[in-house]
Amino acid sequence: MAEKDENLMAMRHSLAHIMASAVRRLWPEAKFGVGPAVADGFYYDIDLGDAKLSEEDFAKIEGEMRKVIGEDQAFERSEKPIDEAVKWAREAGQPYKEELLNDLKRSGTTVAKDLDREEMGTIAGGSDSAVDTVSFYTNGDFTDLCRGPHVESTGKVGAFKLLRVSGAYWRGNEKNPQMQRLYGVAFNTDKELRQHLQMLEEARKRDHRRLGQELDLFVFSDLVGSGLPLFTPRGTVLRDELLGFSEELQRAAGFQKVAIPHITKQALYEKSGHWDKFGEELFLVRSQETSDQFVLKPMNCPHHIQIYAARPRSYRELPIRYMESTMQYRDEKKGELNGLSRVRGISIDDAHVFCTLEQIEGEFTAIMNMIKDMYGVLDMRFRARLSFRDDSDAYLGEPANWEKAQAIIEDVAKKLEIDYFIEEGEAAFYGPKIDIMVTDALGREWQCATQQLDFVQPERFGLTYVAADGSEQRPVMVHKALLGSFERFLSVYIEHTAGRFPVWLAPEQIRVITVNQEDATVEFADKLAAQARELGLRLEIDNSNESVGKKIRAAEVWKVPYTVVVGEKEISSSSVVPRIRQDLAVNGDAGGSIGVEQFLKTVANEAKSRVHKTSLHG
RNA sequence: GCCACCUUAGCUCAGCUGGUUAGAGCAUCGGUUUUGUAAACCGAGGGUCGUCGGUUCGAAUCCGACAGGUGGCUCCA
Repeated sequence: MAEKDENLMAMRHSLAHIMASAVRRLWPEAKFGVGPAVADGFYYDIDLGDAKLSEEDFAKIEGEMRKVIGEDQAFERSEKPIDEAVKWAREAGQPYKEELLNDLKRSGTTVAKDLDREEMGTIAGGSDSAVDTVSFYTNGDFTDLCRGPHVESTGKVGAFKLLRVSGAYWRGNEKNPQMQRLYGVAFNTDKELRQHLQMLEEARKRDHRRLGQELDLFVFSDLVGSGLPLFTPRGTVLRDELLGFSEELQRAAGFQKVAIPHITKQALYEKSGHWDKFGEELFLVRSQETSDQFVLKPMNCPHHIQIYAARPRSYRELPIRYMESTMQYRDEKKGELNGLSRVRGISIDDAHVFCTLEQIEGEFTAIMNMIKDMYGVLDMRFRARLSFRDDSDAYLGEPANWEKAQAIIEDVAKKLEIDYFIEEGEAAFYGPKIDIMVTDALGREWQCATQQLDFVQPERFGLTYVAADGSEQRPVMVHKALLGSFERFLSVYIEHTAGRFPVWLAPEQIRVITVNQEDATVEFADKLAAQARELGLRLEIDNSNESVGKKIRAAEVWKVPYTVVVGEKEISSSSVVPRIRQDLAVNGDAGGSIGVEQFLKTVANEAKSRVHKTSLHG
C-alpha cells in the first residue's frame, strides 16, 4: 500500500516535470518555481513574464505533454556541487531555482518552513547540515533541480488531465512576485481518473452555492454587498433549528444567554488588543451626534467580559457561562470571500466561560461532551486537533499555566476517547485550544467546533473574583463554539447532505399533493395542514393545477422528506400513503397506508428526537 | 489585496470572426384539462445583453474603468 502510494506520487511528480518540459518547448522563456505531487495530482508554478497561461492553452500543453510521454525519455539523475548548480541556474535563466539553491547553500535547507513539506521532490536538501551537492533529474533536454523520486521514463505515467491555472505567490509570500500555478490531476489508470472526475462532478452538484439557490435557502444582493448572505424563510429554518439545538445543549450544561449591541466604541477593542491586531478587519461606524468612533463587533468576548466585570464576583459564582449566537462582522479581503464558507457577517454559536484554573477540566469535559452530542445527532465524524504551543516566545501567559492546561486538555481527550492528534505551534497566542475537524460525506475535513483557553483577556481587563480565603484571584476564560460559524457550518452541512436534510431540519417536512381541486379535496388538505401545524410541523400544500406526476417530481426536486397525495381514497379512509425520501427509508420503501393522525404524530416525534431515518415501517 | 477567467430573461444556457425587431428549455402568468406517485396540452408576458465610458457608419460582440462572481495565492483571532 505504502509502496503503491509512493509510486503514485513519483508518477504525479514526474508528470510535473513532463508538464514543465512541455511548457518550456512552447514558451522557451518560461521560468520555473516548484512542481510537487499533491493529493490528487501535481502542479508546477511557472512564470511566463508578460505572457499568461489561460485555460485555452490546456489542449496545447496536454498535446505537448503527450509528445514528451510518447518519446519515452528516461529520467536520469545526476549530481552537481552546489556552486556549480547555482551557476547552472543562472545560465539557464532560472532565477527562482537560483534563489532556492542559494538558500540551500546558505542554511542547508530552504527558509520557508511550511513550504518544505510541499516542495518535497523539488528541492534537493532538507537536512540541517550544509549541503555540498544537489541532485538533478533530466528528461530529454530538460533538466530540473530535483530530489526525486521519478518513474523510470516519461512513458511510464498514468492518466492525467490539466484542470486549472491560478495565481500563486512565489514561496507563498504575498510580498513575492506572483507565478501561475498550472494544476492537473493524475491517476494510474483511466478508470481511476474518470472516477475522480466524477467525484469532482458530484462535489460540483453538491456545491452549497448551487443548492442554496436551488433549494431557496439564501441569496446575495449586490446592493447589500458581497459576503453578506440574506437567509430566506427556508434558510432561516435551518438557522433557527441548528442554533436552537446548540443553545439547547448549552442550556443543559448551565450556559446562560446574554444579549449585546452590535456596535461598540473603538475603545473596547483598543483595550482588548483586537484593535491593534485586527484593525483593518473592523468595520467602522461613525456617529453623527457625538465624536465617538464606533465599530461593528467582530467578536463577542470583550462584551461578555464587560458583563462579568460589571460587579465583584465570588468564587461561589464560578463558572459563569455566557452564550449568544448573534452576528459578528469582519471586513474580509474581497478575494477571500466564498459563498457561505467565508462571509463578512458571521453567526457563531459563541460562548465564554469564566472559571478558575481548577475548573478547566470540568468545563472542557462538558464542552467536549456537547460537541460529541452535536455531531452525533448531525451524523458527522470528527477528530480533534489539540493545538499546543511550541518553544517560540509568541505566546502570552505563564508557561507553567500553559503546561498545566495542555496536560488537562489531552487528558480530557483521552478520557472521552476522542480521536485526537496534537499539533505544536498551532495554539492561539492567548492559550491552547481544541479544534474539531469534521469529515463530510465526500471525505473532506473542515474545522467547525472549537474550544480555546484564554489567559490573556482576563489579564487585560483586570478580571477578578474573590476566593474562599478572601484574596483576589484572576479567572481564566474559555471560548467555545459547537457549530463554529453557522454560515460556514451550513455550507459544509449542505454539501455533506446534498441538501437532503433530516426531518428535524428540513425547511419543509411534509408536502401534500392534491389529486384535484375539488372542495372536498382542498378541505381535507387544509384540515391535515392545520393538524400538522398544531404539532409544530412544517407543511406545504401543492394545490396547483398540474398532474400528480409533475407535483411529485417537484416535491422530489425540493428534497421534501414526506410527500402525501390526497384524493378520494384518503378522504374516505382518513389515512395517507406517505412517500418517503429515499435516504430516510430504512430498507428501500416504507410502504403502507397509515392514519393521518398517526402519521403526523410519528413525523412530529422524529423531528423532536432528531433522528436520521424514518420510523415508518417498511 | 494579487493572478487568471467569467457576467445575455427568475434559473440553466445559445448567439461564429461587430451588421436589420437578441433566442431556447425550465420557471411565471392565462386558458383547456380534473389529473393517483419523477415532467398533460395551447398561448402570453418577461432582457436598455452587470454598470459607466471609449473605438466604430454600426457594439451583446472590440478596448478601458468600476461592480459582482469562479478557481487559486495570501489571510482566517
